[in-house]
Amino acid sequence: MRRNLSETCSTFFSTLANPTRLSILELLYEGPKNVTEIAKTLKQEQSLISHNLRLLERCRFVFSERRKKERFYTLNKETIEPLLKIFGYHAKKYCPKKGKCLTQQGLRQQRKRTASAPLYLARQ
Amino acid sequence: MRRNLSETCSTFFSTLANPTRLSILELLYEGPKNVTEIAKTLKQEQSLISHNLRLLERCRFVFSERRKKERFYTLNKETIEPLLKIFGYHAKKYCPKKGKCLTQQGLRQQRKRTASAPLYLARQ
DNA sequence: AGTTAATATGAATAATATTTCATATGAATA
DNA sequence: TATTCATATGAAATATTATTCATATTAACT
Repeated sequence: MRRNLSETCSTFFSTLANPTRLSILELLYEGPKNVTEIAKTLKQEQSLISHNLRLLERCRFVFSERRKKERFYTLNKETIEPLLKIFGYHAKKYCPKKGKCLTQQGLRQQRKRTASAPLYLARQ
Repeated sequence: MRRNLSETCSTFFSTLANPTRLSILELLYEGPKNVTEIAKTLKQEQSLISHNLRLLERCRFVFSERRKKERFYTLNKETIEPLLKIFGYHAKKYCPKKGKCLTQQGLRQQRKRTASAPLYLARQ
């Protein structure tokens, strides 16, 4: 299979494809936090947060540094901000129902409606 | 857990987090294609391609329409192009080794090197 | 050195996602 | 309407990922 969009790209998106990690990113918008604080705020186990922070850091969605006993994690806003902006724009346009994506049935129905509509082909 | 970045966001990124689907998106850059052609080009089973196209279409990363017996799929460039641009920028900056992400050991070593470097904290 | 607080790690389990295979459905046309 | 080609679907089998739990490591301080 052609795979020019290499494994890296799929790792990049996989790392964002998890509610726990998205919550962490969201929380870090407020500013740098240590592991314990993140765990408390999100009401999750410390080890769960640590495991997930490691994945986020590997992809450089967050940076970290130790200060005494603690380790502080900081959001990589340069990357995360524009990504979420695109998501927001897309969701607003295409996932109108309370942030829910299209269901299988919704998709089928729309296909019927647009059966004789102008070609998407023509748009390109 | 706080989850303002709702399920939708995690679905959005999950759908991109798969090599088969990324290959499909990459191929559709060239222009609209039908299922059989995608399957042949990627040397994968037709049903695998169909299953994955469905996920892509649910998230509106592609659009589709039937023309006679065939169904043509078209890339949603408006969303996919800027997403991949951000990925490219990020990967170039942070994943220098042939597109590979940092390993666990690489991460540990870098932590040591930057132990006394200026605070990430200071950057915000 | 011993103790405590903060974080990290590994291995087992649980939860999800992907792929395959067999078959169904849809559309065109003889 | 029978046949053929194109696509879709469902269920089972695989593979991958997330979470939990127990414990290790690290750093500071007594």
